[in-house]
Amino acid sequence: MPELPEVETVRRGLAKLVLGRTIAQVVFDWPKGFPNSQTDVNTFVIGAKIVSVQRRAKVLILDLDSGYSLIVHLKMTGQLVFTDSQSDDLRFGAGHPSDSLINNLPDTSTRVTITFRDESKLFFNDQRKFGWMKLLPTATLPDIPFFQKVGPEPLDASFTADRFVERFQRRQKTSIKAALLDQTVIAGIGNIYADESLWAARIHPNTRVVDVTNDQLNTLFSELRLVLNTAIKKGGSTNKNYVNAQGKKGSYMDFANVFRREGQPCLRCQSSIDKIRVAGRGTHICSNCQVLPT
DNA sequence: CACTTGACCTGTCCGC
DNA sequence: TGCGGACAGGTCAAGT
Repeated sequence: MPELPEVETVRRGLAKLVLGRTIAQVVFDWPKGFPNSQTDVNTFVIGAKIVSVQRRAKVLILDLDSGYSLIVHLKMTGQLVFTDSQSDDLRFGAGHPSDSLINNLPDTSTRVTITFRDESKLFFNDQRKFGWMKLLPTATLPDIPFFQKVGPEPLDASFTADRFVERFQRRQKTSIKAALLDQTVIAGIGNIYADESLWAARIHPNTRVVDVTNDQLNTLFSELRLVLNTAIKKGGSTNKNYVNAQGKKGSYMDFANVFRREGQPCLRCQSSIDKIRVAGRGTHICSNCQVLPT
């Protein structure tokens, strides 16, 4: 569920909350989700300071002053949530309804607990255990296969409509939705924003890429950027598990046009939103606005 | 190489 | 109420 806007929201939160903090302790007991050894953690993490918080595609990168980085993929149900005595005050203080905050504490899904020298903590929670955290030398990050293959950032200022169109050249036979979800084509798009941007551009998700016109691709480019930027402003989408670095939900789902709106009226034409299956995923469309080419 | 499908997980929901 | 099965969806491995 965490896609580009959600991961970017977490990144911005962490940049405010953990940048400059020094790590005192790391508790982890989950080799599959954190494969590094206790020795490496002791040597390169304990006593190290977080010097930058970056994002590439849906991956978070916490650079340490030891020359190593913690990289984190939240996959579907991962959370990185920070807590200290101040955020406890925030949690229980007036004007902060508890229902907007679903988790910033350790629970049964907590996989890694990082404690800083000032006793504040960062929890990596992941109910479904698809996510992971890895410790790697910062200099080797560009060699990771995922970073080698992943496509351009859709919100980069240098990313143009022409470049967007060009990225689809080698995915002609597959559906436009499968191509949008392919991280080697464009970085950071997942199921929610694929459906939302295709609705906005009035393209049926099952349209083969070769049958999508250049005009449509240009529209898709601008609508996709609009959708992603709007979602970041709303703090991302909380479908179920997602929360930001302070444990709070995002509100973009309140503004979604098709995602999880099956049976409700299309906000453009009032037709009922349908849920179909495309590229193996639940897909939401307005069958009236989004029509397959004949 | 292009493309599709299944596996990885656990919690939830639906129908019997 | 209990229980089996479908579903949720990001990415990679294995398949066609």
